[in-house]
Amino acid sequence: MSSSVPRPADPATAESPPRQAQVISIRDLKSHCSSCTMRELCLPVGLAPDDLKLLDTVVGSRVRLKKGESLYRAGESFAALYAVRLGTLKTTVLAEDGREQVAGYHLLGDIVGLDGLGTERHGCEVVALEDSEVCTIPFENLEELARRIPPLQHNLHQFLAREISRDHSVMLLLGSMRAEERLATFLLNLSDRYRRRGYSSTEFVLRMTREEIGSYLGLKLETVSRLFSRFQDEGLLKVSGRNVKLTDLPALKQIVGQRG
Amino acid sequence: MSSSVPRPADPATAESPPRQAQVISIRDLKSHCSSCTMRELCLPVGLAPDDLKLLDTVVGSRVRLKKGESLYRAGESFAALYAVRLGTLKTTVLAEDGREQVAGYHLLGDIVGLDGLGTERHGCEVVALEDSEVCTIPFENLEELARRIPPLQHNLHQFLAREISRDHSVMLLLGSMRAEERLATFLLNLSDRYRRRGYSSTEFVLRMTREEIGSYLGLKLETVSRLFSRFQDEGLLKVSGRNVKLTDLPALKQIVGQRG
DNA sequence: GAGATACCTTGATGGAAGTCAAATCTTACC
DNA sequence: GGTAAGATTTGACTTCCATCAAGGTATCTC
Repeated sequence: MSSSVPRPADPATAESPPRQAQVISIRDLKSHCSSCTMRELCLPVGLAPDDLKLLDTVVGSRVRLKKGESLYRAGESFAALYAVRLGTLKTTVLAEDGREQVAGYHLLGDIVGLDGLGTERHGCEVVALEDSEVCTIPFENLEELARRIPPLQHNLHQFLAREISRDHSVMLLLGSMRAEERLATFLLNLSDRYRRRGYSSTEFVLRMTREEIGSYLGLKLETVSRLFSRFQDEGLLKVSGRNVKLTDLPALKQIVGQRG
Repeated sequence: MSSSVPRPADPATAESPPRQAQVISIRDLKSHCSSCTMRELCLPVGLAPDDLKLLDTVVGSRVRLKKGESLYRAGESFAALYAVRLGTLKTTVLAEDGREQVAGYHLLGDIVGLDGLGTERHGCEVVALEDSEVCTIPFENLEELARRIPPLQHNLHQFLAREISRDHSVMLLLGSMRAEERLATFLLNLSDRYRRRGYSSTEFVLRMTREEIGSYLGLKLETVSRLFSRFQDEGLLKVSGRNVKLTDLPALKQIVGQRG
């Protein structure tokens, strides 16, 4: 157990490579929901054009993260939500006793940063799994705007509630599924999310390690690795390192729905 | 095992026992947050007296539930949140394949009904574990009021976010704890919640079966039963059916924090 | 209050996933 | 581009919890 924590420390030789979240404050780079290709997957869903423009005024600077960098850490004070514009991130929950677990993976269009709203202080850490970029949405501004735009208010509430439903699904997975069902569910979930973003639903690159997958699924990395091998032997998929090709979606679905 | 259980059981012989939620619409029985003893644990926390009065106008009828009755079922359309005024309830998540799992237990002051907000349709079932009573809070009214009372809006958001944090803790429990740690965590959590409500933190009656506890903790009922016996043998608690007396809180806490 | 039903306890046994270990492959970094 | 660190695979063995089973206790119903 060396450092499982991605230390912000790195040599920093010639030019200063950012080891901390780099804020882009140049006006030209300011995010605009009204022109964002992700708006149909993000908070603005279904908003009227005029309301969208108002939302533009609320969304703050973009933040770039290099692979391994954290957007925020446990203990930091909560101030904003973040919409993923590019890349992949993970949320890690940290218990007092040092135990930690991946609580979720975030693709573009997803919103992160909710943990912390409850206590004004983040209880999780969010880390980029590849070079990523997020839009900052200062929460006070969002609340203020939500008071003026009922549909936005409702979107926000629905978003929070869907997060809860999603967590319930994970609890069901962790509490009642066998290892193979868990991994199949995980892969099908990723598949579906890529599909809805216009990417291939059958061929993609895993941005997380076997250990991170295991952490999310309540399994050990060896178990995850063995399952990938077994699924491949059974013709369900082809795997080569982080590259995955799902070759039999129906069979994967059948694994999930096996026992009631 | 003498039954010293103070059953809430009341005969209810003569009048027809309702098996569906009974709505009390008599005006005199209307709930009033401003005079409710639970307001410091519930949504109104910290609201100004005038705002509390406004909240009174939003809270609708009370609903009485007999043990075993459901407040709502999966598939029903979502319209309101419910504040527990009396009794204990459980939320059960239902998967498409018939699998189900207890997602939470609710004591007085707790708010239930969030599932369904995301999709406008409930994805869970809420059932009374003993005779209970809840206040109905029509969600549209609450949203409307939240737009006018920023502190209430913020309370609502915090409440939703805390629900998410709570779920993260359960995910951590299900994903990384051993059986004994799970049960100890469960008992300590109950203990703490009773304490904050002014009840004994060391002696209480479990309102759920071993199977329901197991469902919540991702364990089988036999395992839960064996653990109770073992904890008793080890002097951590005394158990007789549903009556529990925690006799060594520090030791229970130590079980939880064992490995990092 | 008797019988039926649901709930709880305890034992014996098996299996799924964890642990430990070592070899191979990949990636990151000077 | 070479080397070190990290990630992945696979095997052998162990452990914890599930499963099956049976008897006991509490609770509900008529």
